[in-house]
Amino acid sequence: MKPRDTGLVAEPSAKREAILAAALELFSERSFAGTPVPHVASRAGVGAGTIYRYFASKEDLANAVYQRCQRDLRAALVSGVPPNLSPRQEFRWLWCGLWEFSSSRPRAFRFLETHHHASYLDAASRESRASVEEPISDFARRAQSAGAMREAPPELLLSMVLGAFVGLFKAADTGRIELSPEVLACSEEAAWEMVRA
Amino acid sequence: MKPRDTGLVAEPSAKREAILAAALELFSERSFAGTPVPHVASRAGVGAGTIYRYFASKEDLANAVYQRCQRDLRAALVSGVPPNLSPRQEFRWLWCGLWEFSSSRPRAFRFLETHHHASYLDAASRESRASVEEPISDFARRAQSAGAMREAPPELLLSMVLGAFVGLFKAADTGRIELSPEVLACSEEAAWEMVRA
Amino acid sequence: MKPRDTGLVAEPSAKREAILAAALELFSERSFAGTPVPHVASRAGVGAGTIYRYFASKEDLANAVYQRCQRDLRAALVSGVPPNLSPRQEFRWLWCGLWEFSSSRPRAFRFLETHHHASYLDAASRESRASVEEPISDFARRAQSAGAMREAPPELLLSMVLGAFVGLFKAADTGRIELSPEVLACSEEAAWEMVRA
Amino acid sequence: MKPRDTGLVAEPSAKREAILAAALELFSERSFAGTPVPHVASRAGVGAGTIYRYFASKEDLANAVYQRCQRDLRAALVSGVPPNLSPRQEFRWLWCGLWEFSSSRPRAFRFLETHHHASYLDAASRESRASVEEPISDFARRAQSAGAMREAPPELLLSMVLGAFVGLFKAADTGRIELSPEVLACSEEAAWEMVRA
DNA sequence: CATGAATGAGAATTCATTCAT
DNA sequence: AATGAATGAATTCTCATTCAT
Repeated sequence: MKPRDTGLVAEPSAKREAILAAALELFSERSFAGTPVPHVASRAGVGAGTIYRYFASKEDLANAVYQRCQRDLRAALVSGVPPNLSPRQEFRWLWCGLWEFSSSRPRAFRFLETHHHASYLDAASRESRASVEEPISDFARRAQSAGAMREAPPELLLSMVLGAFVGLFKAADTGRIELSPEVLACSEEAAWEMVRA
Repeated sequence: MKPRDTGLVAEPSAKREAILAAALELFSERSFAGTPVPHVASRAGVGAGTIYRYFASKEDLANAVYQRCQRDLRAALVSGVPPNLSPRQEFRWLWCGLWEFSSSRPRAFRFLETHHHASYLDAASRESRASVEEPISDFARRAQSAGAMREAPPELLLSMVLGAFVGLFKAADTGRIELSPEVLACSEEAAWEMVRA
Repeated sequence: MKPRDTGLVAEPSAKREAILAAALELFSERSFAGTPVPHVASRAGVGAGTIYRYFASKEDLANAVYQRCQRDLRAALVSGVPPNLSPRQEFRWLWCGLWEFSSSRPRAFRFLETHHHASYLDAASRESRASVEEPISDFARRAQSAGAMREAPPELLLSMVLGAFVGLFKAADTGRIELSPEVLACSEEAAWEMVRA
Repeated sequence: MKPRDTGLVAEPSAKREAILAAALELFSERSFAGTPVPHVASRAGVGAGTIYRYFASKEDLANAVYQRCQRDLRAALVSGVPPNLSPRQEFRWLWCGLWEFSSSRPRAFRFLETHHHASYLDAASRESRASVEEPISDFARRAQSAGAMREAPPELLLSMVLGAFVGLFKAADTGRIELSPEVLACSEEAAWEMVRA
């Protein structure tokens, strides 16, 4: 089609992006094993064979989707975080980051949530996950040593906070509650109460 | 033709039970679509065709597993609840019920957690889910009108509490935290802080 | 059930008869390969295993059905034929025999009609078929040498006459024509016109 | 992407044709239920999965075969029929049409003959059958009102004539008679005698 | 590069037959 | 003798992947 690439930056292949987007959509809705590759292809508007020009296998595609989602989630959580926040403020920043990411990209959030234990995840995917958890763990340790967070294993507090957020997201995702600024404020406050000293 | 029934209650077919157990194990580990029926059969120690003597289809089997797990979870939460508990005590009862169920039957808990949105769930399965959520919602309404629980949509509080528990469970399930009486007490206390008035 | 057989004649096993009847019914309606053996069993009101006490295999059962039908058809055509009939009268006798048999036992007639070329028919079945065709061929030869039948290969005339009857039967079987004494008389007359000298 | 279309008409997929031909062959020999799809595939020289690119199911394939055969039979009977034929001539034309079709495509004729009552035939197949019977019925009515055909329900006469032809065909098909111009002439003459006034 | 027809291994399901009771 | 639960081979159909165009 395009005879030569005149752009200055390596254009990240619109087709590749379309495939990733289609895969995210379908994997998050119908699960990995429940989604045929040709289905992904037609949703992406490409030929079935084209997928294999960009990804070595279906599993490879799923790993790429996973890593992409984790990367974006990490960006939503840590990019642009203002300096010198108090633990309380940092907590709010975190919660709002989750809120924004899961609101603007619900499929990505659901995909991450449902595929953490997928058997096909490779080392790079596990690393991408760690790169999201790391800054959160850092925060927990800092907050705790600053005496702002309850005395308890930080992993415990973290898993409960994140779990609470996931519970909130799923309730919203299935229409049981409405996401509004009030709900955001209220949930954030409640979550903080759970962990504060 | 069994010559005489030696039990008091009609014995619920050991083979059917084995199939349900094997299906729970595999579905919770490898997902529904990712588990071939013959795998379930061999894990259950029966022939592949035998599964279809007890369940009309793979989906039917999954629904049976789901309903069985929900039934047991409900029993763990509501059976034997002492009368005249305070909201605080009732909350603890609930949390301990979740703890006990998810500790003693981690696969059942994981299966429920990961298959709530499965497309193959039928009306009976959705009902079985409602029968678990109902008593919990009842509690939330009572606690709130008794002024013991924070002013907020009960659905919101509930989803966060249950989410927090799921987060805890998953952290334990993947070995990130150790389940001990201290963790139980601490987590229960933290969860209550999240919702109390 | 019945503690002892007090009858004088070897009672031809009611179960065997029920199985043969059920098999005839189903094979004639849904074809041999399209009929599961357990379906035959339940239609016959016996256990699936019971069939194998009377017949070595599904194919064996089909052969038994076939031979039984041929035997009955032969009886309908040749038993009690009055002596010293003219060719014209003998032809009428034949036609009426077909009429009676196919009216009273339409399934048997249809089964024979549709399973003549079945691959599972064994030698005995082929013999049973010959024992039906033989007396008809005999008639044809006699009628022809008596100058009553058209000069043509007897096989040709016979196949057309029988074919005409089958066509008539199928039209009645599918409700396209009504079987009445008039239709019997008319069709017999027409068929005779086809072959008479 | 075929670079250029060398034929005048869109070539009707050689593979689809091969599948139809193989299915006709096997269904007519071993029955529908008695023929595994992979047999059809290997007879057609294609992979098993390929069949499902062209036909939605085995039943769909059988319907396509049926409709194709009916279409061809209809063409053999009604295309190019000269104008202003007498009933006698028209009858001969019909008989010769049957003769030609069944001689040149014996499997198609046998398939139609044996699958008329198949449970899987859909509306289109039933329509295709009607489109063959219609012109024949038309002829019968015309011939009868012209006083050339015996007074009797036209359905009756028709079913007997076609039945006679089928009888003839089957006798030839199983080698009991030889198809020769003499047999054609003789049988046509005999069949006419059956129905003429 | 892109395609989508083709494939065959593998999935769900059925069924002829066996066998413990 | 009779049963029907159990089985696994066979059947229909799907789908990840390839490859000729």
